[in-house]
Amino acid sequence: MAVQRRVVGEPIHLVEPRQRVGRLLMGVARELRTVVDRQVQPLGLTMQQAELLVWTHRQRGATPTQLTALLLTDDAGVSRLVDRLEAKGLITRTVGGRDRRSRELRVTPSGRALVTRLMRFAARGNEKLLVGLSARETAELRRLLQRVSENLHKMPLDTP
Amino acid sequence: MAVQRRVVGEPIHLVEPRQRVGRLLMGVARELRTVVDRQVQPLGLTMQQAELLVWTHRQRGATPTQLTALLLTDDAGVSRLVDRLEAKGLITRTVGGRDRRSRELRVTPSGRALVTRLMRFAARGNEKLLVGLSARETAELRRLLQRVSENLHKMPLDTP
DNA sequence: CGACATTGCTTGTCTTGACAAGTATTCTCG
DNA sequence: CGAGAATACTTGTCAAGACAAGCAATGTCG
Repeated sequence: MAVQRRVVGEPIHLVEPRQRVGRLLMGVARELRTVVDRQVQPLGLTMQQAELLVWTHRQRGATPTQLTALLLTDDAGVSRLVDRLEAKGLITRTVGGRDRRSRELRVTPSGRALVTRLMRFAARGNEKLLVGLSARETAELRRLLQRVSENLHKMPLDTP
Repeated sequence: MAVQRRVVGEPIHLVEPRQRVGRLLMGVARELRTVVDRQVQPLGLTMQQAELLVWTHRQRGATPTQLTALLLTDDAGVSRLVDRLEAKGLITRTVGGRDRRSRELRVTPSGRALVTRLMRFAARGNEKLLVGLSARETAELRRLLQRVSENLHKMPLDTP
């Protein structure tokens, strides 16, 4: 995850052609995270931090629990993500009004400045990801990925 | 990565239906790693460790550099992976015969016992991942993922 | 009401990615 | 041959993902 300095390019080795699908999937996801991390790095963010920031902006006063599902991580992960964004002064974390166990997250003014840039960037990035794929193919990719996801949820825990 | 105890189930929230493809991809990959980690955990391994072990077995005397491409991480990552497997007594690391900068990895007898189980498991796992997908769909998924991977490599580093 | 379970969040640990920087070898060329 | 480049690893740092354990606030029921 890092995302520190480094000039720019080369790593991210191409995914081997004959790989098993699972491995291919892992590889592409890793490449995606690396690319996104590099792109938001000049803003001082990581992919996950950017994601949390944008979601918090969209859903003002959201609680960590609500964001957990969106961020594809667990509550502990969100807790520490929030730590970092709070430390950077991009969001605030206050005790929930109704339920004092919960926390309400809000984007600060300086956070809001980043959100605008991020949203534009996200749209463009998603497009570039799908260059050369027709609408039908994009839909198909989504469907197949969802199917794999469902299969994963059904995987019995049999260890040989 | 973790893979410690924990009974079994529930987490791994289903991927939201209307997500952007990139997010969906990240989610499925994460779910996949988690499931595999859980399955090999009783063997005292993680997905990455299992992968390194199997590759080392297939390519006796392989060097970390050769495995780097296969493992979808960088040389530093492989170095530490090897550390762990060596500490567990599953592989050995010796100075390369021809090039003394390199290291030659070999599976130990106790490592070999695990490899057998892992290979059987891997085959079955890959199948289960693709339940409900025809051969055509699997090929299509592979093709689409490869296309996305190519697009990622072409992504210019434009930060808004 | 009050014991007990549940929920929301935090913190600690381990493993992994990505990157930087450093060491030991080997390679390349003038 | 020998200086400098390139290669193969190692080690250090930060961010994250998964899990366990713990605390405080809230809910549930008898």
